[in-house]
Amino acid sequence: MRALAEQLRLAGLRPTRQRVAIAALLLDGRHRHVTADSLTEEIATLGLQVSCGTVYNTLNQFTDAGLLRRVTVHNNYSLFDTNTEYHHHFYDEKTNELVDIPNNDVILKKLPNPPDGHEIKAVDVVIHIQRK
Amino acid sequence: MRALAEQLRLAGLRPTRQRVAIAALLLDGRHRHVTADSLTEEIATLGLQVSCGTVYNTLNQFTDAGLLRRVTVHNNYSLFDTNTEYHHHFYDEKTNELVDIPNNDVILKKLPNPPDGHEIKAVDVVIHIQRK
DNA sequence: AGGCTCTTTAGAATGATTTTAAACTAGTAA
DNA sequence: TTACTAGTTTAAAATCATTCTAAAGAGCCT
Repeated sequence: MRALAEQLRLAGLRPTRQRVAIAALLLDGRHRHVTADSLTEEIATLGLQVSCGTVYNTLNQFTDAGLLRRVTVHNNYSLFDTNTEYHHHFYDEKTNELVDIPNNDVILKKLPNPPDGHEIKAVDVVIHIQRK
Repeated sequence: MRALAEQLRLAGLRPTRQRVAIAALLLDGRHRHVTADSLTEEIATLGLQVSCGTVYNTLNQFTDAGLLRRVTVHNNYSLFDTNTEYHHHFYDEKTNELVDIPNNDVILKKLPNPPDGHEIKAVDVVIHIQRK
């Protein structure tokens, strides 16, 4: 808990009860994908008290601080990945399943040259899959 | 117009006045990106009558029929690309600018093996850029 | 403890999109 | 032409994830 508080402080976030609780769930080293909704439900199940708005705020703050990564696969709702390392995703629209693509599966041959006056900030690759 | 009606019929869509009007705007061979909102505005400017709901329905139907391609870059609203050929995108979050990446800029080295029992359906690559 | 700022909260507001049920129309057959 | 039927369009209401609001609460420094 002390370490979590320190990690939040380093990220420029005051370690409030709510943020520490969410950090304990999401920043434990496990790689998983959550939505604001799934996280809210998980928090409720554990008997913790964090309001809906704070869940959204915290997910956004963690993402801005680089503690989480936002994954855009559709525009129904946001997905957050606890794995912030460079990697890509498989996504099954039917089941809404999101799976990390192993990092050693090198995918990109080269990056294209960005338009004049621009630089590349991030690369998102989503490979849509479906059950055979 | 006759040709458009025929194209819609081939796609399994009855060529109604509204669909033909939208097809005339989007399926003329030009490559561009539209939103439901920008298309609605364009229709209004031209003095055409198509309801908001029909614009949404038509964009979805055209996409399902393979006449348009949906591009997911964020989850604020949907973008549709009149270029349905395999290609990727540059996206600037700041300006909301979406630019096609020239097709001859080959990006992918190889596709990763999809999870067991699954096959690859589509590959979305979005390269986020920002002004230097 | 006091005090200042940042946070949290419940609830309202937003905004893109979908749904609804009734009115309309394309296509077909008489 | 006329009539019919299934598919479409419509305006308006509903939905739903997310953000905003203003008031109450909680870190943290002195």
